[in-house]
Amino acid sequence: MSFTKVYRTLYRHYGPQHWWPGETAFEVMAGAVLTQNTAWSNVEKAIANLKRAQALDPKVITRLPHARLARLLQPSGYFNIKAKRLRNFCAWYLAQGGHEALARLATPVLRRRLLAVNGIGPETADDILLYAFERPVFVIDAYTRRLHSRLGHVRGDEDYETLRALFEKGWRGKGKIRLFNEFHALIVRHAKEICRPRPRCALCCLGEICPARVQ
DNA sequence: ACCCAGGGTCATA
DNA sequence: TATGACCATGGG
Repeated sequence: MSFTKVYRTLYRHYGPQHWWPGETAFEVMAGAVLTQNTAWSNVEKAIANLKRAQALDPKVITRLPHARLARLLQPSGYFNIKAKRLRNFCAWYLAQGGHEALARLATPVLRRRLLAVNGIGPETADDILLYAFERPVFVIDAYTRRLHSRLGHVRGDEDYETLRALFEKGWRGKGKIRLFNEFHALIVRHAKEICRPRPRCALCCLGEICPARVQ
């Protein structure tokens, strides 16, 4: 079973997912921090709070008192930690010269700098690289591990960089960006509906669109 | 009442 | 390198 076939099967079933939800690149980045180990529905409430307070902006966020920012982020959970992380990120973002300056950096450089920010780990960095800076990086999350370990492609406990290298290998051309974008979104969509911690399908985690059944 | 969610950091061995 | 504790809300 190839990654391509999993992708095609998911795409045929669910169609394009139009990720990342968010109107601006900065909203995507903020969402990537806020969604750490958190349901997206909760993140949406926090983002709505930021918008209502005219605070979905790096300069505004860095100036906001901690207690005020934490209150706006409250529905997304971990609000004290996330207030610090979001402010760390915003301070870094401004110090680096903003989006235009960052967009000129080569992907490996940009990735290293993102990872140097306290509160930005590998998955959050890759969300930002792929969905805000449109770089060809494959996001490895718990869903990706779960789906592909159930399909027998990996064990699931490999370290992050090992899996990222494995998933990024073998694709060619500029289509990688769109492919990685859609693939990750489809994996999340499929996980929410079918590939749960307790799978609903008796055959495999892909349920009715199980590739093993399709072939 | 319990489980889960689009992780990451820090202390400890 | 590799565990474990911790962070906290809201929906099923």
